[in-house]
Amino acid sequence: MAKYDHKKIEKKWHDVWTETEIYVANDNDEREKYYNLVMYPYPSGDLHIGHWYNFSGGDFYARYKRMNGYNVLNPIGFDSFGLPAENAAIKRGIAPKTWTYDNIDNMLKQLHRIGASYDWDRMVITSDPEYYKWTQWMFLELYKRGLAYKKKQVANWCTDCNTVLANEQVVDGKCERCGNDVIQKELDQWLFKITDYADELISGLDQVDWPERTKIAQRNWIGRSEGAEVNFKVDGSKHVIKVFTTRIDTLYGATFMVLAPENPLVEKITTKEQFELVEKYISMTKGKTELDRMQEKVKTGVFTGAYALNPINNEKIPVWIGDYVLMGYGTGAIMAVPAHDERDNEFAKKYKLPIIEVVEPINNKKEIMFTAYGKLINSGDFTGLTSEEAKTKIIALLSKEEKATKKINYKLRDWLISRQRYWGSPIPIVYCDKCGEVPVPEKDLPVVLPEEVNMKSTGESPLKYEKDFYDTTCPKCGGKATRETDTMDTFVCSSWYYLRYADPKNDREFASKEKMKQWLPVDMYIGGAEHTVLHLLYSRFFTKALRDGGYLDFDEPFMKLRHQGMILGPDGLKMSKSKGNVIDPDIEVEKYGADAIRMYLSFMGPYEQGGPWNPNGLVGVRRFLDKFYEFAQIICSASNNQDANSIKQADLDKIISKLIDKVSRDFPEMKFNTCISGFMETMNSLVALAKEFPITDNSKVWKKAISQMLLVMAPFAPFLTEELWYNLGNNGSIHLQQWPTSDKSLLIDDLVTVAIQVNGKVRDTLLVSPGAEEVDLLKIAKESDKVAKYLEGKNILKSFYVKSKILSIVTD
RNA sequence: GGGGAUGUGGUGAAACUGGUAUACACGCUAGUUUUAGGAACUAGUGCCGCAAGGCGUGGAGGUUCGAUUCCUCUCAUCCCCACCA
Repeated sequence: MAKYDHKKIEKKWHDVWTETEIYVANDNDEREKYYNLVMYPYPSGDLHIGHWYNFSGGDFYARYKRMNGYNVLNPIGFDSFGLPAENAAIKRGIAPKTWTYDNIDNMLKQLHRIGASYDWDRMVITSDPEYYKWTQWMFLELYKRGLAYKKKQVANWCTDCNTVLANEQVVDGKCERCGNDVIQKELDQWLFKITDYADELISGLDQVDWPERTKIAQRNWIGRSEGAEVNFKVDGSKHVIKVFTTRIDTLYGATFMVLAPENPLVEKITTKEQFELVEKYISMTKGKTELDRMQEKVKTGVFTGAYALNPINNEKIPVWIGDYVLMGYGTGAIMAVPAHDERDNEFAKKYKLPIIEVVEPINNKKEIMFTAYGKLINSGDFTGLTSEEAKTKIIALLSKEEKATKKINYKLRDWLISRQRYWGSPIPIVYCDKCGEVPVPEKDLPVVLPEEVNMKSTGESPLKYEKDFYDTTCPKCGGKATRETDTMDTFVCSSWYYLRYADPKNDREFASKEKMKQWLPVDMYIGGAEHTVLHLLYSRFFTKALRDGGYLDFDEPFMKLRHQGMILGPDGLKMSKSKGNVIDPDIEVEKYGADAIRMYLSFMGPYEQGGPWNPNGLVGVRRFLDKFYEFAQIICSASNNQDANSIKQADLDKIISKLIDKVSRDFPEMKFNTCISGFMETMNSLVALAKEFPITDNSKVWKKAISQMLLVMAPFAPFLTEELWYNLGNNGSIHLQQWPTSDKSLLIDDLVTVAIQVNGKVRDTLLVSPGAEEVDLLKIAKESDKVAKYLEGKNILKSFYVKSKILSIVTD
């Protein structure tokens, strides 16, 4: 009997499937569509085991849906713009394009090796001009509608890499790549107005089936808070300081104000006497690195010399500046209420500013720092009101005098998309001396990224030094003009790629409405949780913006979302080259086969949990496959001439029916691990049954049974099951078959085990028919020695019977 | 500081709406077969106890005939955000 030779089998079917393209998603198909998507990879060079985990889970699901009669779209592509390509180019002298496309070739081979069932014809590569043409089109569309704008703004700047960094690339105040200091630098930047959609980005979450923690994280990131904007007049000047507060009920306790050092009002209101001190403080805060700011928990500030008038009582209060007030949130100024805010309290104590208590706890329990809602004191006419009542009344009063308005604030900032980098999509904007900022007309797209570029690190985009690119003519007046040289953040590319899969070869639109109607929105999206507040938020913004442009007729791009867990090294730590705990999937495939890895990854634990890679666990799964293969081969080679006529046949059918039932229930919940344990249990039962119900004498029923088992194993082990499926004499690929249904009548056992409890403790178990009545059971139970000894001399007070499960007896 | 997740054997983990805790696998122990390459097979394996029995799902309470599951408090570990007014 031939042993399980994964190399031979996987090579064979890999070739067959590539040739016949069995996973093509048909645009014209009557069956219900199912759009199954995994987050496309960055072509870093090699597929690592985390990719495998992500993609195999997505692939299980696609195969399951396909077998359940859906017209499945299961595409793949590459997020191929980005900095690593540029770094490789600088380090090794390879052009970013060459490096990227070589990596894509390699990763495509690896994806085939996984046994992934993609529709390869729909591949999308974001660095292809046919793709980024439409990324640029998206930019223009947002630009037209005022959702893309340019602004001078402070950004993270790496002092070593000479480039701007996204917030997510700053780790603990340092550059994620080189580990050097990050400072704040003011630059002219392009931004997308994601804040316009802040409210809908919150409410839309109610429509989608996403992990609750992901929804919560997005809500927190958007950070909606309701409050009021209050105007404080600067004493003896025309200037007004606006502040945002959620606690207008504490207005009587505002004893000073603090402005952010960058607040433009600072230079206007600072007095002559204080000027020098203020200057000094501002230059000091500017020089601070991100790390300084994070470590420094002590609050600092200086007095501007100016005073403001509290609009509620005309009290004169001093105006300070301090860098604990952020320019980017609210109005860049606060009213400080040191009695009821910890930060203000710390500041007041340090600089000996007055502290006035204006709220006390309702239960009158004195607390050192009371920051919660309570009852007002020392608050003029409002004394005695609760915080909630006071809020409404104070706003009502001040609104009348135009001193305050209701206001909602968000933590969410507009999305900064400019990058001073080469390997990205050019921003389709031209600067003309006469006409100013001019968008490139749609007919001139794409603005092609030049290929031969000198990649030096100067702090400006290398494109600035490419004369052929940089110098151009103005599309409006035809005069001399220059191009925008910054490129777009790669997250722009990935904010709409899922739309392109519906119609990847369209050269007239980013995708036709017809095809998007056919496929979108995405029904199932699988990917890492690390994209929670980035890609997953940006994509939602794009979808809503395109919908408002009349291009889409749905509100949310991803109806169902699941995160795969993270695979750690065998030592339980995050895999990294420096720790030497990286698992190379290629080596494992060579040794154990793709099917074994797919199965092991599903067996190791709940899919959303992940965990450490355990080489022994993989061996265990491989052992199962070896045994299963040999067992199935015996069935395959049994001569096909006998017919069963035995009660044992019912046992066989029952085992298979129970498996189908289990897998069909666990699969939709992505409980892949229990599916695999189900296969193992089933095989153990089958091996035992074969001893009483010989395969050779009953080959027909055995062949039917094992074929059914293969069907439910097919999504996990596509190569092995395909091989055995044909060996059993079946026709057509197993992966295009219908998912089997279980025979419900076989799921009911003739006899069930009922546990007998006395006072909550199990004392015996009885094998009875499922129809048995409580009285009968009670009678049998009393006759059991194991039970009787606990009933001796006692009266039975009550008993409970849960059908086929438990009989609980309570005595005195 | 805020938010989230997770605690079950030596290990990864099961347990349907509260109903026999530890399925499945790894590891380990003993035995068989003298077995070349990551062995196979059989038996055993939560803890204490010779046994009967008792104790066991991070800890302490509670609800219940019955709690890994529900409630209250608490401890530990991990992740994310973080001076957000």
